[in-house]
Amino acid sequence: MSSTDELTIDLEAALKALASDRRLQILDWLKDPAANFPPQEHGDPVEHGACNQYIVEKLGVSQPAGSRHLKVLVDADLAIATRRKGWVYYRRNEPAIDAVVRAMSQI
Amino acid sequence: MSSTDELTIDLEAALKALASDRRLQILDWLKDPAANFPPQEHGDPVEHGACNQYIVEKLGVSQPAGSRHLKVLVDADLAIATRRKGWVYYRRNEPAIDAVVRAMSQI
DNA sequence: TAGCCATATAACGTATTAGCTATATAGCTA
DNA sequence: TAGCTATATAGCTAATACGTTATATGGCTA
Repeated sequence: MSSTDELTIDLEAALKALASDRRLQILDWLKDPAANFPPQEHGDPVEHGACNQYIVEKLGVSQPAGSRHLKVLVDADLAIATRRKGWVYYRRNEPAIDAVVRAMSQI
Repeated sequence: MSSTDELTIDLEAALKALASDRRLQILDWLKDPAANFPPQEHGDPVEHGACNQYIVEKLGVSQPAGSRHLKVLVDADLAIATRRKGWVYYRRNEPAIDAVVRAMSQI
C-alpha cells in the first residue's frame, strides 16, 4: 500500500447519508466535541467523540431518532462508534470524509 | 461583487440531488457531451449540452423518469436547460457544482 | 392552421426515510 | 446475580422518491 492509495468509497451511499441537515449538523458538531457538548465523565471528547445522549439532546429529537441518524453515519463509514463503560461515543471518520471530499471534487 | 464571492447554495438540497447514481452518471456524461452522445442536428453539444432524448436513451429508463431526473438536477441548480427548436438541451452548471464542491471541502 | 414530435405532467404502485412511542438488549455497578 | 441506565430495535404513520403507463403541453414545420 502506498501513500497515494485512497479508500474505496460508495459515493452514492455517502451522499445519501450526508443529504440531511441533521446529519450534516452532527458531523459539524463532532469537529470539536469538547466545545460543542457538555463535559463527559468517561470518554475523551477528542479521542472518542461525543456520547449518543448529548448528540440526541442537542439535535432535539427523540433518542431513537438520534440513534438512527448516528447509525446512518456509521453505516456509511462517515462516523465511528466506540463503546465504553455503558456509553457509546461517536466521532468523525476523517479519512473516509476526506475520501468523499476528494471524490466530490471530480464530480 | 468581488471575485471572492461564492454562490449561495443549499447544500442539503444539492446533496439530495447528487445522491443518485443515475444523476451522478448524467453529470459525468455531460462533462463531454460530444464524446458521450450521438451528433445533434441542432444545439452545439459543448455550448448547450445534450438533448433530453439522448440522455433518456442512454440512461435506459422511461422518458418521464429521465425527464424527472433532469428536472431534479435543474431544480437543484446543478444543471441548466436550454430550449431550442423543439428540443431541450441540458448542460452542467459548473459554477454551482464548484460551489458545492467547495462547500463539501468544509464538511 | 393542423399535425407532429419532444418534453413535461398526471396518476398510480412500491420502496425508502424520518419521526414517534414502546420495548428489547447490553453491559456497568453494586 | 439483580437492577439500572444507555442505546438499539420494533412497529406504526406520514412524507418523499422512483419507476411505470397514459396524457397533456409546447412549439416547430409544412
